[in-house]
Parts: sequence; structure tokens; C-alpha cells
Amino acid sequence: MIDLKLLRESPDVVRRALEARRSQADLDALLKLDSEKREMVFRADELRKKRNEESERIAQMKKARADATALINDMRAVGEHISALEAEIKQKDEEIRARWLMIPNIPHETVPPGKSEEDNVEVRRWGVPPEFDFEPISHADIGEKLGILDFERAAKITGARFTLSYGAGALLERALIGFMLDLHTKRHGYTEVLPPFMVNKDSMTGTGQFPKFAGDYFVCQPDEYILVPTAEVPVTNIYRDEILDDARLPIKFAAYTPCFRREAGSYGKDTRGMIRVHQFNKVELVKFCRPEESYEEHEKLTRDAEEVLQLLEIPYRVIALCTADLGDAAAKCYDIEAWIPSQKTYREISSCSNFEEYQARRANIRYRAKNGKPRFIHTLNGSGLAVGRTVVAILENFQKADGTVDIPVNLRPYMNGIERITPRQA
RNA sequence: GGAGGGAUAGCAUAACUGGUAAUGCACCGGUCUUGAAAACCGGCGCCUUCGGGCUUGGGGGUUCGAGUCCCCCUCCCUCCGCCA
Repeated sequence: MIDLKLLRESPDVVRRALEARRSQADLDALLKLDSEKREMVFRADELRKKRNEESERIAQMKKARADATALINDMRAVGEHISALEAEIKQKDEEIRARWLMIPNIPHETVPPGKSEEDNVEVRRWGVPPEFDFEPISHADIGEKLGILDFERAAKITGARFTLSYGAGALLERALIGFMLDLHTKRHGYTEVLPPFMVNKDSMTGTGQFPKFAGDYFVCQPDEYILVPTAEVPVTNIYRDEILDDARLPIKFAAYTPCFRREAGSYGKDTRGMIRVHQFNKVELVKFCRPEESYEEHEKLTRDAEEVLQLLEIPYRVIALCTADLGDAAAKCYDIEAWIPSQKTYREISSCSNFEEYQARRANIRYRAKNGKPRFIHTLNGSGLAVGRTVVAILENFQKADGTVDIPVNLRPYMNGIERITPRQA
């Protein structure tokens, strides 16, 4: 949610920012509704002022045992007028909020301008893609040959785009979750949190998924709870409608959750394997910090996520998303992409965003600043990392000609000492 | 699922038969001071066209006027039932 006052006072600044993201949000309609509502609020306030004054007189008259009937009748009419105005204001407010919630965030000045994802900018690269003296195969093929991944039966149990893991495959997921959580809590100072895996609509609205992208998620009937698409939603909403103490900032959480996404509109993309699935595991990093610190914290958060890949010896690059590719809620975003040998390209494995006040305004998360006034906090988050895609990266980058897969050295303690995955004896 | 109790500002506590939210602590600014504490003054939730208006978990209703009376909902607590 952007600052309405900014829109009111500098509409052109907002307009240019939204043009940079190729947004079609109707700012004029919102501005018109806003000024109409403000006019009505002013009129209602004047009437309330009158009613407050006259009510006080009625009380005095009654105390003096004088007849207040005429005044009471007058005030009845004023009360009806106020009620009518209030109903109009409420309706106007709903229209305003509906439009307001659809307006994306304003990109930060350091975000590269662009027309499409083609204009994203590579910021840095780490590691060298491995050379193979054989043709590397996909993680799906590797996993099935090793007997640790079973997409056919996953489809039987549930449907397309689900994963079923056995033995070392299942252990690998669990090991990565533990490895990532330990790294972020012990070395990067995050507090581990295990949130609910279902959330309500207010939480989805708070972080920006609702109402604009409501079709992208799984909703449980009849309660209408939503399966979390990312831990960002439950964890950011921990402090919804709260005012945080300045001394506690920044607050840093690391959370493991499964993530559930409908992946509507991605038919035909990544149909095989576990790159794009309806349910995957992820360790998410979430920060709440003071506005003046959020860009420094954003860089740090990105480095925290990168370190996972470095310790796992997986080559990657960091991309700064351009204005056209930025998610609606983000002011700035880095994607981290891991090298995927079978596709001979880098694929997204983490997305690290600074939302500035956008989510805080929606979720009403504030902190008490040094001057004593409550201010909107800045929220950030990033995958640290997507576990399923990390499994993909390990299987593919560490594959051997004989079909076995080495386990990165730093992960072995979490793999019960296993150094290499060999075919499972079913 | 059933029965009962509760929700007031960051926290804690008030508000006769309805009369327009009081007080303490914490915090911020100021006065005073070498500095600090104490004391005192102001602020301490939101909006404002700067006149004011709104705010007692949320939403309706009654009333000239609702923290207070009525209805619905949410959450928390206690007990019963069910359950991993």
C-alpha cells in the first residue's frame, strides 16, 4: 500500500514510478474518490461538532429542569443527516481501499529501468559451472534412476506437479532444512520460528498476495484458510497491528515451511521434475527494521542467502530485477540463480526483497521511533533457500558418470555421514 | 461441539440510575543543572480544509447523546465433550 498523502501531493512522482513498472493502476480514479471522501468527511465533522455542542446544552438544560424538546428534535434531524453521510463515506472508503490495495509499490531509485525481464541486470557471479566428461542429465532422471524421486506415483497420489521422495532423497530435504536453519540462526543471528502453515485472508492482504493475486493459492473449505505460499506471509504477519519497540530492531526470523502454490498460468513450463511444483519446502528469512537501515539490511540478507550456496559449492549469480520484472509489493529485489547443468543456465533459487513501508502499511506494523512517534516499519524477506530447487542443484551439479551423486562436504554431517547417494535397493 | 467469564492507549488500572474516556508507569521534547537524577511544563492512537472530528476487540441497533443498554461476530481464559 503506497502513501496516499504522497499520491495526493505528488501524483506525478507516483505516476512515473508506476509507468516504469508498466502498471495500469488507475490513479486518477483513486484521487477523485479520495477528494470526494475528504469533502464528505469534512461535512460530517462539522455536523458532529454541532451535535456535540448541542448535546452538551441538552444535558445542561436537563440538569436545570428546562424543556429541551425542540433542541432534541433538531438534533434528531442532524443525527439522521450524519448517519446518511457516514453510510456514503463508508461506501466511498471501501471503493478507495479496493483500488488502493491494487496499486503496486514504488520502485527504489537504484532499481534498473526496463521493459521486461530481458533488462534485469546481473550483479555478480560466484563459482564456476562444473565441466562434465559426459552429458549431464536432469535431476528428475537422476532421482528416478537412484530410486529417490518418484513423480509418477506422486501424480497418482495427488496430481501433476507433486514430489515423492524416498531414502536419501527424503533425507536430503531434511538435511538441507536443518543445515540452512542452523547457518542462519547460529551464524547470521536469525531467530528460528515455526509458524502456522495456513493463514487467514487478513494475513494474505497484509503481505500483498490478496486481493490482486487471490487465484494463485490453495484455499481450504469451508474455513477459507489459505495454505501458505511462502513463510513470508505468516512470519511478516506476526506483528500485524502492533507497535514494536525501537530497541528490539532489527528483528530477524528464519522459518522453515512447506509452500503451496497453484502455479496457474504456467502450463507447459517446467512440467517435469521438481523445479515448479505445487508443494515445496523453503527456509525463509524475514526482517523488520528501521527505514534508514533497510537497504543495508537488504544487502546483508542477500549475502546470508548466498552463503548457503557457497557452503554447498553450487555456482550462482545474483540478478537485480528491473522495474518491469519487480513483484507488486517490492521496492527492490535481487534474485539468486543457481547453475542447472541439464538446462545449461541459471535458475531462480532465491528472491530477496525490500518492501519498505508497503507491507507495513497494509498490515499496520509500526515501531516507536526515537522521537516517540509510531512510524511504519520496513519489512524484507528472502528465500534462504528454496529447498526443492537446492536438491535439484545438488543432484545436477554433483552428478557422476555412473549415476551416483556426491554430497557437498558441508552437508555430510546432516546426511548421517553419507558422502554419496547410490542407487536405492527397493 | 456445549456452558460460563473476559477484551479500555506501549503496559497497568478507573469511569453513579447512559451526559461525551480519568489515572499511574514507560517513552519523547522542553525548563532547571557542570552533567545526570528529581521536580515542573508539554506531548505520548488516527484524520484534518487547523475550525475540529474520530478512537473503549470488530460490526450493527436503541438514543439528542453509548465504554455503559440490546443483537451478531472474532479472539483469549475456565470447565465438559472429542482428539494427535
